Amino acid sequence: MEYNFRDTEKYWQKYWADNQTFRAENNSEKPKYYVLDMFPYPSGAGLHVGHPLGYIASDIYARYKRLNGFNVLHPMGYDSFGLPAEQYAIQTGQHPAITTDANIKRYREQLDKIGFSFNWDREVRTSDPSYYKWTQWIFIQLFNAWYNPAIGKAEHIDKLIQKFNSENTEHLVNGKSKKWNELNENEQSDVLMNYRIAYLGEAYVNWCPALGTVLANDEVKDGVSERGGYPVERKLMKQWSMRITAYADRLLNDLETIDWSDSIKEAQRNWIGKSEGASLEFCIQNSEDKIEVFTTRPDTVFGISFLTLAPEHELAEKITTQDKKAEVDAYIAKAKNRSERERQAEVNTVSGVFTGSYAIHPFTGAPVPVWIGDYVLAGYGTGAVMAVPAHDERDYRFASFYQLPKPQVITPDVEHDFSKSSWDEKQGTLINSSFLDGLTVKDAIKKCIDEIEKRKLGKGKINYRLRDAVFGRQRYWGEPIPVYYKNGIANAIPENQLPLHLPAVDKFLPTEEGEPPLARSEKWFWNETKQSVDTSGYPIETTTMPGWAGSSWYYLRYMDAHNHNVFASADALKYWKNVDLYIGGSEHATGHLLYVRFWTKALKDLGYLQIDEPAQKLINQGMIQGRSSLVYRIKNTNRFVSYGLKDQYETTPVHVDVNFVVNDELDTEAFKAWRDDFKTAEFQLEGGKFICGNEIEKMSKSKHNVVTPDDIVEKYGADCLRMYEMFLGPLEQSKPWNTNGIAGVSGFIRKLWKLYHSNESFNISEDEPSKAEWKTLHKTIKKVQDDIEKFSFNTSVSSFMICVNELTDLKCNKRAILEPLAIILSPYAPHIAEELWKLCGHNTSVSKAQFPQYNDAYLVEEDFEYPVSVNGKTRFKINLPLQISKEEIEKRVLAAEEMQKWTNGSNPKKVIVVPGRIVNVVI
RNA sequence: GCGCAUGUGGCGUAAUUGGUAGCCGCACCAGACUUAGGAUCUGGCGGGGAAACCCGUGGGGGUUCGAGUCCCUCCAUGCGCACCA
Repeated sequence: MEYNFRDTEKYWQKYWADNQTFRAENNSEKPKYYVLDMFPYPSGAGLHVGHPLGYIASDIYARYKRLNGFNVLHPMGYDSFGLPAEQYAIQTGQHPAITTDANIKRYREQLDKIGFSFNWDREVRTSDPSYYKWTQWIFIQLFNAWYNPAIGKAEHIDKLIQKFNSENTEHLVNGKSKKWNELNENEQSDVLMNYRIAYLGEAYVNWCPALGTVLANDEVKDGVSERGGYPVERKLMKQWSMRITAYADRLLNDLETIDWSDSIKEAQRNWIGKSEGASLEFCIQNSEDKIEVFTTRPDTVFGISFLTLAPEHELAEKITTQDKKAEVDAYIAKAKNRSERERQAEVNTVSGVFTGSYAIHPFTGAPVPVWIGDYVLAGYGTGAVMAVPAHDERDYRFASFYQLPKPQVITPDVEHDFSKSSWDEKQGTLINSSFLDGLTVKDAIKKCIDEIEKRKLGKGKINYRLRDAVFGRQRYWGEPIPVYYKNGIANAIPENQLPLHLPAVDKFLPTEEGEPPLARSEKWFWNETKQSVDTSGYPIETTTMPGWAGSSWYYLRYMDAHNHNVFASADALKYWKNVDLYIGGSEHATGHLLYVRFWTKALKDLGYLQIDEPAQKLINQGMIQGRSSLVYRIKNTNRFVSYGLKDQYETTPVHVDVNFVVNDELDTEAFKAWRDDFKTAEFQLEGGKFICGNEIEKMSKSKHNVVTPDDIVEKYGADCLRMYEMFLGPLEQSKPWNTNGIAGVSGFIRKLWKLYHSNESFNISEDEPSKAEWKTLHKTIKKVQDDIEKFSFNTSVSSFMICVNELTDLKCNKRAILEPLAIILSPYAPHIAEELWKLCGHNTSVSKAQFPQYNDAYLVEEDFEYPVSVNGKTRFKINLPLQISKEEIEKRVLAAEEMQKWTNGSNPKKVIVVPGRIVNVVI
C-alpha cells in the first residue's frame, strides 16, 4: 500500500480545524510558551517557497513544546496596511480593502496547505477597524504622555502640566522667554508638543515625491525609497513623530537582556549610535548669538582652526557679513536643493563657504573663522562642529581644500606625517594645549570636560544618531491619526469614540492642493457636540499612520484578540508575558524590531504592561534564493545550444521557467510551447540532452525562478515540503532553493511508511525490540531533542533518515519503537505522523501525546573501535572494551600488530589515551 | 572606511564543541529487476597513485600529543552602517 499523501494531508488538516486541536487557552495550569512569526504583508504575488521557511521552523518548535506539556500560543495574522495595495488602488480604482481581502484569502489557502498549527481563532489584521481601534488608542496614550528624564520613564502629560503650573516655569516661545501662566492656550499647546511622545513637530523629513509621502529613515536605502526605489529629498515639514530618541539609552542597554543574534544587536547599536562627548558654546564677534557645537574630542579644543555650520543651521544666514551674503545665499540654496542621493554620492567632494564672521575661542579668546559646509549634517548634534583639521579627517580635507591652518595638538606615539593626513586615533600626548599639555588623550578628554563645566562654557553630553521617527504618511491605506484641530490646537478624539474609521474617498490620490487623500473626504470633521465624524466641525488630521504602527504591538493583541474593552486583558497579558521565540527576517533589524521594543517600553511605563522587551529570543531565518535556469541562444538566431557548447558560439543567456527543467535538463517541448517566439526554436544537444546553465539570484517573477509551496505540496506533499525546507541547511543561513534534492526526502517518507506496513497492509508487532532497535530509537530521540532545542532542524531531518535506514535494515516493525518514532517525527511531518499514530490504534491526535524520554541505558556500549593516531594521523583502528583502564589501553595498542610498522621496535616518546575517544602515539 | 556574518567534495551540508574530516541527501558511475524508467533495490563516489602511501576544510603563520574547530595575519563573498564631529 503506497502512502497517499494527498488524501491523508487533507484529512488531518480538516481534523485539526474541526477539533480546534491547536487552540491555546488563556486559562491553563500548563506553563505557557509563546512562539511568534513575523506576520506577512499580504502581497498580490502570493507566497513562494522562501516565505514559509520561518513558519515551518516555528511550527516545529511550537509542536515540540506542546508535546512537552506547554500551553503554546502560536498565532498568525496579516500586516495588511501598506503601500502596494494603495498603489494598485490608484491604478485601478479598486478599494485597497478589497484587494487586501483577496490577497489574504490566497495567503490563507497557501498557508493551510502546509499544515501549520496556528491558533487561527486569534488571527489579527492591522487594517481591520476592530484592530486599528487599539492602534489609535495607543497613539492617544503616547500623545498624552511625556518622557520624564528625572524618573527615566514616560508618564502622563498631566504630571508635566501640573509641574508647569506649580513651578510657573519659563519657556522659550517665538524666541522670547515667558512664564507658563503668561502663555495663551495655543502657546501652552506648542510648548507641550515639545514633550509629548507622539508629537507634531517641524523637522527635516525624507520626502518621496513619487510616492507622495514622507518616509522613516529605515524606509530609505541609499537615498531612494525602499519600496519602489524612487528618489527621496530632504524637506522641512510639520509632521507627527514619535519621540523614540527618549528611549535611546534603554533601547541600547536592554539589548543585553535579550537573546538576539549579535548581528541584529550590533545593527541596533549602530542605528542608535551613542556617542559621548561635550557641548561647547562659542560667542560670535559683533553678535549676541552663540554657536553650540558637539564634539567627542574636547581634548583637541586648542587645535581648533575654524567652525563649520551645516547649510541648514539657523545662524548660517544671520551671521553672514554683507560682503559674503550673495555667495553664502547661493551656496545654501544649492545645498538645500540637492537630493539625498546626490548628497551621498558626493561624500568625498569638499564644498563650503566662509561667512565672514568670527567666533571667539572660549579658552584662548582668539578669533575663529566661521564657515558653512555641507559635510556637517543639520540633523546630528547641534548642526555645527569645531573643526580640528590636524585630528579629524573630514576637517583635514576641508582645511586642505580651502587652505586653512591645521594646528597640531597631539603627538602620536608612532611616526605620523601631518602633511599627508590627520591623526584621528584617541592616542598620544597633548601639546600646545595650555592646561592639557602632557596628558594622554583619555585623561585630556576628562580634564577638558571638567574645565568646560567649571567655566560654564558647556557640559559633558551624550548624543545619539537615532532620530525621532516620522509617524505621518500622506497616504490613504493606513490608520487614521485620531486627532482633530480645534483652533489650531491638536486634540485627541475621545477614546470611547474609537475607532476613527477610514473615510470613503473618490480617488486614492492627493487633492489638487497637495493635501493627503483623506482630505478628499467631505465628511472629515469632528463634531464635538455630536461626538462623531461629520461634514462640518473641527478638521481631522489627514495623514495616516506608517506601516510600522500596527506591527509595533500586534504580539499583544494575539493574547486576547477579540477583546472589545481593552487591547488585551490584564489577565491575558499577565499570563502570556512576552514572546518566548520570535522568528522573522533580518531586514527588520532597525525598523520594526526597534519600534516594537520602543512601544513595549512606553506601554510599560504607562502601566499597561509588566514586560520590558517584546521578545526574549529572536531568530532570523535566512533568505531562500532562487536558482535560475538559463538557456543560451546563438546571437540573431532561434537556435539554442546546450550549456557545455555555449562557449563555441556567441550566445545570449535567456532565463527559462524553472518548471521546465529537471536536474538541469530542459524539457524542450515545454519550452517551445512556453512562448510564441520559441515555437520554432531549435536545440543543439550534448549527449542527447539539453543542459541548462544556472545562476543563484533573488527569487522573482522576472527571473522565472519562482517555486511556490503549492506546487511542491501538490507534487510531494506538505510533510515533504516541511522536511525539505528544513533539510536545506541551517535556519539562519541564506541558501538557494533547488527542487532537485527533494527526491531524497520524498523517498524517506515512503520508506518510513513501509516500516509500518508489510504485505500491502498496516502491520506492527508487539514483540520486545532488540538491543539494536532500542539503541536506534533512543539515539534518535536524544539527537532530535538536542537539535530542536538548538534550532538545528536540518540535522534532525538527517537523523530521522539515519533512523529509518537503520530500522529498515533491522526489519523492525515493533510497536515499542514505531510509536515513539511517530511522536518525535510529528513536529516535522505532522500529517503522516497523525496517520501512523491513528493506525497504531490511537483515537486522539498525536499532538496530545508526550515526547518520549530517551534512556541512556540503551546507548551504552561495551566496546569501542579506537582510532589510533601516530603523530596525530589516524593509522589504524582497534576494537577494545570500554571499561579497561588507560594503562591497559596503552598496552594493548602498543602491542597491536599494525603498531609495529610505526614504532619499529623503539619506544614511543609519548602515548595519549582519551578513553572512549582516541589514542595518539607520538614517535 | 567601520561593524557583523560566512568560506569544507560537482552541489546542499555534517562533524560528539580541541579527538577518525566529509554524516545525511542530491547529482554521477556500475549492477539487479523490468516492455519501459524521472519507479524500486544493491554497490561505488574528496583529489593523486597499481599499490604502499601522499595531499586535502579560502591563503600564510602560530599554540597543541592532536586544529575545520583556538590565536595572529591576509584574501574572497554577503549583509548592515556610512561626512554621526
